[in-house]
Amino acid sequence: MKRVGIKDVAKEAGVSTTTVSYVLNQKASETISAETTERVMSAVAKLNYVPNLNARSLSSRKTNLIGVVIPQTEPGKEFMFSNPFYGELLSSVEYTARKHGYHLLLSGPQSDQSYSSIARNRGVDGIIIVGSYPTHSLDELHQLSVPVVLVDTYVKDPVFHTIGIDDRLGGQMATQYLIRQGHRHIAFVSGAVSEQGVMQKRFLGYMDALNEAGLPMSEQHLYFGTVGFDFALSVAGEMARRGNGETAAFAAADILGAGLVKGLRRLGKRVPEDFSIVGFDDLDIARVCDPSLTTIRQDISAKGRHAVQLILDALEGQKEKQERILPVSLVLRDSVGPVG
Amino acid sequence: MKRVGIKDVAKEAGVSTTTVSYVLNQKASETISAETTERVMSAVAKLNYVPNLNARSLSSRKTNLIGVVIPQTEPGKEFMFSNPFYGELLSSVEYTARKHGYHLLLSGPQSDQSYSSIARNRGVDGIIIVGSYPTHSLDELHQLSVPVVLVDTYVKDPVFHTIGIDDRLGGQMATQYLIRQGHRHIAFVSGAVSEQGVMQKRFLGYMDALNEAGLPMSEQHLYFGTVGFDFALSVAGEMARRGNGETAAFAAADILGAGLVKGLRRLGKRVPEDFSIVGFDDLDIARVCDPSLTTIRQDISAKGRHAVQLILDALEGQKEKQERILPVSLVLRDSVGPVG
DNA sequence: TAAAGTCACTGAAACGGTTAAGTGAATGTG
DNA sequence: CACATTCACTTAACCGTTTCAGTGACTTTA
Repeated sequence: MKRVGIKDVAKEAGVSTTTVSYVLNQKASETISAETTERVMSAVAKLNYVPNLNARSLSSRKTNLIGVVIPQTEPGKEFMFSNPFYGELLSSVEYTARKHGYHLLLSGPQSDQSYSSIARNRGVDGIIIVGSYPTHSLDELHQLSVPVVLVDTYVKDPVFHTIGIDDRLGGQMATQYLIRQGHRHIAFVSGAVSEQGVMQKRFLGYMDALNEAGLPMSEQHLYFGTVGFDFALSVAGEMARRGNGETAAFAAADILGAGLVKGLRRLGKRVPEDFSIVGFDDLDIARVCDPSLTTIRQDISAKGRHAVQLILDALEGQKEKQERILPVSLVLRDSVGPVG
Repeated sequence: MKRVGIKDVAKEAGVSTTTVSYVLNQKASETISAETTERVMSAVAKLNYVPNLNARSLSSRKTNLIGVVIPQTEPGKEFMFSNPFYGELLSSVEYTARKHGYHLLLSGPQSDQSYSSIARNRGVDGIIIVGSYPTHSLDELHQLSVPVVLVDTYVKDPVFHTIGIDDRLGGQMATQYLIRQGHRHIAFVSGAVSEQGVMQKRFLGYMDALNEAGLPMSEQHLYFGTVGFDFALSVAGEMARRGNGETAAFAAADILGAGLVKGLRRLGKRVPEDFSIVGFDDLDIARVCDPSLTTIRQDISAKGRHAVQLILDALEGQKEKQERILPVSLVLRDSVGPVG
């Protein structure tokens, strides 16, 4: 029951391991005769040989592995992604990678606070980092000789490939739409706004819309917390407490919008008659929500596809850093109405 | 800018690579002097050495990799898990694995219809298979010498470790509760019911409850489709069309319950006044739903933890196959009322 | 017909580690 | 003092591939 290796195949076929290797790597057509190729292939089939990718990587210094780093979304929580967004993204990344012969090495936050350790010790061919993660520095990634793609992360220098959406425009569109419906006091509800994160851009978009309409921005309208249902639920109460007379909110994530709807309803407010809400992402949750959430749609699986494609391009020699921004669109549903 | 290897460290510290290897693998305390250990460690630090896990695996035949196979949930769809359930599970698996020094090799459905290829060619130390996947045969996994854990998959022979929940009891509890509220015509809504899957067990639980209450089971009350919001939406219409007078439904997944609520509301029915619904899973979506979904709760992250633990136990010599069943509980919310 | 090419392979050195089996010096034993 | 141990390392084989640099047998070429 010993593992069958290339040597066994070679012996079976009566050739050298080199020949077997050539046949297996399609270099055969150039240099190996059809007859020998045939003989090797049947030996492979007979012995049910499967190459050891580990050994292959060692000698060819190519692992066909893409590291995917998904940082914790909620600090303090041990789990990284309860948000369905990640499942969908990962799903698309996995599918695209597999189609191109790559496997995924999934990793959460490294305990050594380092993005690059997986790359260095597993020798992945490329790294996809989803979302920024303030406690980890991106600097060390520069020295790495593997391509790095940052998803949903804003960095100043174009030292990495990046793929994201137009978060700022999305924020602006959401807010503009509320303004067009006559709302003047619009809350902004989001998770933590960090330097490199998407929330900040959405926030900037919110401000853009306010400014362009000549509306004042008040800190009183800002609700920052965590991207979760419970936080949003509590925001409803907080709004009542503050009493700033908001008639609408832009929730920078659908789950927040959904929580807000629920929280407001508990307080006896009707959506959209008494209060309007626009979400962000267009997850299933937006349609489950009642009333369904008007939201900014993004194409999550396209994001995943592009992330992988950027790695592949880089691996094929594409040198200059790419920065791709996918479009967003406003999806009209039932959570927004004209100001009462 | 050459990669620094164990040889470089050895040279720097003035010892053999064996010594370095011993120091790095904690075998040091036994046989290597404190002074040498110290010297090696500082060489490691100075050169910023990181071991190549790939090479390590090759010679030690231990990869510290756990393969996670997440089959497509919806055949025909290219993506494997839009369902938030998977994200949460994966999250927990990743966290637990990482805590024990393992990385995750994530894989969707293999094109060669084989579960074992990742194991064979990447040499993973263990495999976690989530959900059954009818087109793939489990048989080949027997021959594999690595531990296999089946999550949410029912197999007759105890040839693999399994971890799941009491799906049948869950289905029964959900249905019993509806019966206690006076419902007599209860629909069953689910995805495809396959031999090894969880849906079949939930269905059996539904029947158990019906039988024990002396209620007849009618095929007319059964709605099978895909586990998705849109299918559930359509079920509402189908119910009206069939006109079998159901006053309640057990939806074998929260997303189905949520879709049903939405679909019924569109048809002008009120939940729970006109129609009661019980879901399954207790995802966020159950709380987003309005009215919030009464549902059967399962502990998804516990499932993930156990899956990894079973692999680790097996790796430590635990021979006999384990079968763990986690408990479920009924969570009362607002989608069920007494029959009108 | 001798030199120069092809053709169809093969030998052996990597790749970066682990580990079984030494080895020489210092210490312990009778 | 001769011998057996222990201590602290080292030598070298090996893990399963890839790949560079041959190699011998046939063809061309001039």
